[in-house]
Amino acid sequence: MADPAPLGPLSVAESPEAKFREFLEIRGEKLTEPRRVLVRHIFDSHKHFDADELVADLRTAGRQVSRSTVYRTLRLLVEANLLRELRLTNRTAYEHDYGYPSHDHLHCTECNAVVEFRNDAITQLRESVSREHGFRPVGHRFIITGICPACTRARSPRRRLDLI
Amino acid sequence: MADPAPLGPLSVAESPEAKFREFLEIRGEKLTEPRRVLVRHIFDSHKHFDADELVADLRTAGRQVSRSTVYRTLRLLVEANLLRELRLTNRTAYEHDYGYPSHDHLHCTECNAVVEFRNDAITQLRESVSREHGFRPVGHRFIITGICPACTRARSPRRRLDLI
DNA sequence: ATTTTTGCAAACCATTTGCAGCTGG
DNA sequence: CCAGCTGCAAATGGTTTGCAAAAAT
Repeated sequence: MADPAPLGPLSVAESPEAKFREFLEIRGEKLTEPRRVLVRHIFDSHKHFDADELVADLRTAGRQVSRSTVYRTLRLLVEANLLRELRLTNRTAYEHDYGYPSHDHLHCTECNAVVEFRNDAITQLRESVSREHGFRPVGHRFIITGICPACTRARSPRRRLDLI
Repeated sequence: MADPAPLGPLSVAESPEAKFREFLEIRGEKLTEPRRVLVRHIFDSHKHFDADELVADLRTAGRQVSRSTVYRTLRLLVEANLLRELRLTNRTAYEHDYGYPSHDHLHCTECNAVVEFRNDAITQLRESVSREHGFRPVGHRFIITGICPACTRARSPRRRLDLI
C-alpha cells in the first residue's frame, strides 16, 4: 500500500525549451527571458501546479515574472502541447504533456491529492468508443474520484489489531 | 453515422423533487417555491446546461428565479447527488446524476458538443486500478476529447463522391 | 415567532486585456 | 529598427456573499 513508483520521464529528442522555441519560431514569436525562465522552471520538476503556485514558486526562487506573463506563457505552453490543462477545481491545474508517458489520474476528494497511473486498456477503449460514434479521438481524460489510502485510514477509527 | 439513440431514463423510486425534499428535510432546510421550480425545470429535460442557460431558460418560460438562487440551488442539487458537475470549459456545466444511467462523455473541442455513451468495461477498470492503489473509488469521469463527425466533415474538403 | 430563503447589489477571485515602455532578433 | 513582449493596473466574467425584506414551518 506504499506509494507506487512514480512514472519515469521519457527520454525525448529535444528539451522542452527547444521544443518551445521551435513552436514560437514557426509562429514568428520570441523566446524571451521570462518565457525561458518559465519553461525551465516548470520542467525542472514534475508536479501538478496552478498559476498561483507558479508565481509564488518563482518569487521564492528569486525569478520573478509577472502574473500576466505567467498566464500568457501557460497558454502558449498548452498550445505548444508541452502542458496539459487539468480542471479539477475552480483553478486550472497544469501538468507536463511532453517527455512524460501518458497517464490518468486518481483524485482524492478528501485531501485533493492527485495520483497518476498508467493503464493501456484505456487507450483501446477510447479507440473503440470513438469509432462507434464516428469521433476522431484526440485525447482523453480518465479521472477516478475517491478516497486515498491515507484519508481512508484517517477516517475509519483505528482498529485494535493495528496496535499489536 | 446518425446520432446514436440517447440513453433512456431509468425508472426511479422517487421523483427528483421528492429526493430533494428528503435531502433538505434531513438538514432542516426548506423546499421553497423557487427550489421546486428549479428542480422540476431541470429534470423536465435531460441535457447538459450551465447556470446562465438555466437562468435564461427560466426567464423565457416565465418562471423567473434570481441568479443567486439558481447558483445556490445548483450547489444544493449537487450536494444532494441529484446533479453532477462537469468542468469542460470555464463555466461549470451540470448534468443529471439521478434517474439516469451512469455514462461517460465524448467532447468535441471544435463545436463544444457533448455526447454521452455507456461502456461497462470502464467501471471494471476503475475497480481494478483503485484496488492497485489502495483507493476507495467513489466515482469516475472518462472524457474522450476529439472531433465529432459533423466537424470532421466540415473540416475536410467535401469529396466528389458525396455529390453523386 | 423564529429561522431560512430570496433578490438585489456589491464583493470576490481567477483570468484576461489595454497600454506605454522595453527587448529580442 | 520594429514586431513582439513585459508589467502594471484596470477590466472581465463566472460565481459568491451581505443584507434587508419575504416566506416557510
